[in-house]
Amino acid sequence: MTASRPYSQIIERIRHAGLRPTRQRLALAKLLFDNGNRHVTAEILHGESLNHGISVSLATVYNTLNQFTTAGLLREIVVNGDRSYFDTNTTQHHHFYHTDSGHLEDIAGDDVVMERLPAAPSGMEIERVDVIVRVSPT
Amino acid sequence: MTASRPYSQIIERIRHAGLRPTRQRLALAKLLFDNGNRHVTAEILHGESLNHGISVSLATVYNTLNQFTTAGLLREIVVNGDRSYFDTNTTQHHHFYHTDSGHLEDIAGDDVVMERLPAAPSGMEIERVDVIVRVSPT
DNA sequence: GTGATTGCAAATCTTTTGCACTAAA
DNA sequence: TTTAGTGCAAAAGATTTGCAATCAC
Repeated sequence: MTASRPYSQIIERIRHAGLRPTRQRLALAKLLFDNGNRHVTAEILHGESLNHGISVSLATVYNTLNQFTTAGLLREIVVNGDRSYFDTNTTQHHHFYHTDSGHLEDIAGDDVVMERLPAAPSGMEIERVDVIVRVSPT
Repeated sequence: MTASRPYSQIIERIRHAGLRPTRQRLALAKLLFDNGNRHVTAEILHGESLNHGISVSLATVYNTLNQFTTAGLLREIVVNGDRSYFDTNTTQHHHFYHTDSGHLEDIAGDDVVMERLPAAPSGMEIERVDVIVRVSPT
């Protein structure tokens, strides 16, 4: 169990990202950031919201996830064309992807070490490196 | 310029994958495998087919790409939720992804070396490791 | 009040599917 | 022939968008 964060802190966080702390952004942020590191899809988050009695449309969930991602509060992860995952852990780290269940699992940042990385093509700079380890049941 | 492969070789390749060498599969295979390593989307391949006077429906292009992928002739790469890329290079290697243009570029297999890789979660085995280096203009 | 945000439904886009037709073996 | 493969249009999903209503400031 993660201790519940005071609302003021979440409000501050949203405001700091340049967004108005509206009722739904607050509620979604609370679900996202008050429960440790999470990997959610829009659909999952929408379902949770409804379960918590928070009335919010799926479109708003999508918009909010995108805004949070642009603001650097979330990180988008694409492992299969079907749907996008949003990761509340924005620090440098990688993932296991369970191909059977679609489940995503963090790999601690220093459990993957690159011995060599190629230079970016000329005129380009490296934005980020994603490592996805696809695993399936033995 | 890659030398054009004789048809017989392509036919054999398709047959070996357990698929009938139909007119459209042959034509698509020729476009795919006769031009070096390629990263194509269904849309791109469909467009090329039409340009070459090969009448084939987009649905068939999708079906064929999936069949080739299942048969191990292609490898699917997902870098962004918008569309899937299919890579004619099925050997172990990684990619640069140009986030501005959507362009994919191979990184030679041994230009990325993993110093450490975590063990797969228990009961799981590693299927494949994908490294995507996202780059953007400086 | 005023402009940002939301909700909803409709629109979009990619990919898959059902089924009658065609072609490979 | 017999069975797999194709084309088309329709279906299915995920995500985005337009616009009137609502809310934060």
